[in-house]
Amino acid sequence: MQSPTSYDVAIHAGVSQSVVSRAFQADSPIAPATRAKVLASAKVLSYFPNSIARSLITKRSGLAGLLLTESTQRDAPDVLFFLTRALLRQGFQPLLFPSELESGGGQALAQAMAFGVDGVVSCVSLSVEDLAQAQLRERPLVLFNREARSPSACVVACDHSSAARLLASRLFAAGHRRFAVVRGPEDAPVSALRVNGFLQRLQELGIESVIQIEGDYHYESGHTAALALFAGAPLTDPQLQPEVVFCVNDTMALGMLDALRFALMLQVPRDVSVVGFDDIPSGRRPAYLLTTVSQPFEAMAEHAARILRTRVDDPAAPVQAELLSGNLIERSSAQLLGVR
Amino acid sequence: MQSPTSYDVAIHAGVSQSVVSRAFQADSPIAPATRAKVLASAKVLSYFPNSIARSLITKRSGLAGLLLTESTQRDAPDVLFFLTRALLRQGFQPLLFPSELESGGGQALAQAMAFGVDGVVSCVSLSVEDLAQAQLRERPLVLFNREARSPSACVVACDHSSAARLLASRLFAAGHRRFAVVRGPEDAPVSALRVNGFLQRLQELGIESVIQIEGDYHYESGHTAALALFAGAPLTDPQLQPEVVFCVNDTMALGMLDALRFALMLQVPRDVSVVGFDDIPSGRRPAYLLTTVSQPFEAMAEHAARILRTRVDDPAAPVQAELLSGNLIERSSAQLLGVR
DNA sequence: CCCTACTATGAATTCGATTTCACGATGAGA
DNA sequence: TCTCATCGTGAAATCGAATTCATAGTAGGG
Repeated sequence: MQSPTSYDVAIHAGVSQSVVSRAFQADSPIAPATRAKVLASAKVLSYFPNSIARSLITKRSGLAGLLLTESTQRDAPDVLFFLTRALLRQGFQPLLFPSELESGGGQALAQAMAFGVDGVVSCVSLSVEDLAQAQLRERPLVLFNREARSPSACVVACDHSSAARLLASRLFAAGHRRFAVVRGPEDAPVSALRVNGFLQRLQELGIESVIQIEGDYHYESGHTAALALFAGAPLTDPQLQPEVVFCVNDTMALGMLDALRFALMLQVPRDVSVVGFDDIPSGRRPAYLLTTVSQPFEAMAEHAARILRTRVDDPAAPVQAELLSGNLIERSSAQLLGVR
Repeated sequence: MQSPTSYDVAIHAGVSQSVVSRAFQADSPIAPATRAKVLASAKVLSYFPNSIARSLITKRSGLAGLLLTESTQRDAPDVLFFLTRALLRQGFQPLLFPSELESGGGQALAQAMAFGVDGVVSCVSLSVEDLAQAQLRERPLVLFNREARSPSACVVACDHSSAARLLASRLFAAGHRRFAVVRGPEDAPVSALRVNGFLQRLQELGIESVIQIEGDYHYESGHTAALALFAGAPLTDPQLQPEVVFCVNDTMALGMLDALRFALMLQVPRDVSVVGFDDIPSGRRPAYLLTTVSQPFEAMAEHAARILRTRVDDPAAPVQAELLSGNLIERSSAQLLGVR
């Protein structure tokens, strides 16, 4: 049996198809009694307005495209959770467009457009041309934790750079002088922001040379970075060892911690301090107690969804960019001098 | 500027609108030269067929509804990751319907239908009436790790019960005799399966009395369960203490481990063994090394998506149910006698 | 009591593609 | 050379609901 149409309901209720349509919309000229009659018939036939047909004429699908990378999904599942919830609250049904690579955003965006989404939230970097495409289609787009390469793009992001600067300041104030940094992959969109903020602040404080190791955001690369930094060195010259290691994400920081404790038999933070960035759940547990920076994902998601709703309802609304600050979380893997 | 339509392209290319439509479909009667001409015009105008209009007439949206609970999203993000990937591979764009409660599935399902999804994968329990709704609409549905309350429903699930039985067997064989179980919430769909399988097997082995504590799946409740089981008791009568604790999910097992080690100062597994279920990433790390059962989510997701595709293409295809077995993972929080 | 104003309803059009059907052009076979 | 089949194309119907516009019916005001 096929789904019933508004026409079927009209016949059942003894009215015209137009009336059925009106019965399902608030603020439409229809007698309350008629509406009740229609809704009763609809219930009997278990009719529900076909949103595809509706979208065709209203040019509103109620869909929001959500562009994601594999790493967003796997390393920060909270982002997806909060974003879907926020979009839902704003009346959007989230349609997922995961791309394997960070670079696949353009195609995903085109697909989203083809599906008739009302707007897009992108956790994937997009080129200027991609952004132009969306604008051409008059589909609002909000970038989430990604760089706005065009002045007409809305952005909601964590202020990675400032948070990293603050982290540097506090660690310096806590007396640390020998720093090491475990970076993310070369093309990782936020790694550079965090590293540069951190190094820049250290430079301002008079610290010029900082050991840098390139990682790949994964647990293992934190582990190997630890070995690279400390293996053998304790025996030679302790003065060459860093006192603090800043891993640009928590996952690597955990790998670092485990390597320091279980492979190198060092005490944290007595022998060396470790700080991360992201505040992933495992870092909070007694086994790690990682000092880190938390990104306000929930608030960011709410902002992103709200901006999208605003611009979908009024395409002429001004472009908005919001930079939310991260929160330093002091636990026991490094001291930040009483910062909460 | 609005998106161009097939009619615009037709004018630009000097053909009829029908031809434009045909140019975008394989296996349609159109001269290669004409198709090329049309596609060229389409490129110039940056035209892309409107999938809403297409869906209206073809009655295929290319969308798959994905019903989720908050707990699926937060506690097992891998499920969402693998499911979206698998659906995508089968040519479905995943449309998310998160419901706050496990009971909100019916409404989510109705919404999904209204959005014109071609099929549904549900990680939420559904009542018989809900399932009937979907069947009435001729929309295939696959339940993921949830009980099929109707014989006409397709299911893909982990065989929780058998895995738990096996776990019980191995722990018994390893010499354990005093067991405790930390259950999930009363209405949790899989908790009962795991607990019952475990207890049933123990009973078969002659173990009648097992301490049971109700938890809520969260880390904290594992922690409090540990205190309830062990606080004070060591001083009174060690013989009354369990030798092994089976937590029905890993998150609680981690809470249990941390409480045992850091609050109760017990050695694991010397003083007590702990096993979990799920194989979450943090349990793999040196700080925990949790012995547990892993669910084959990736394979389950692939199966679910494949079944959905099959039934969307051929609604008359036979109902399928797949029960995949979980894998025992022996780490150091409990000995399973050399099981790998 | 009549005319006006407003309300509720139905007929018809619309959205943008797919698809059926009819037709003109072309090529092959007799 | 004529006929018939084939192929490509265009006109028109279709999907299911929203919306415009005209109209029948009702109520209120003079």
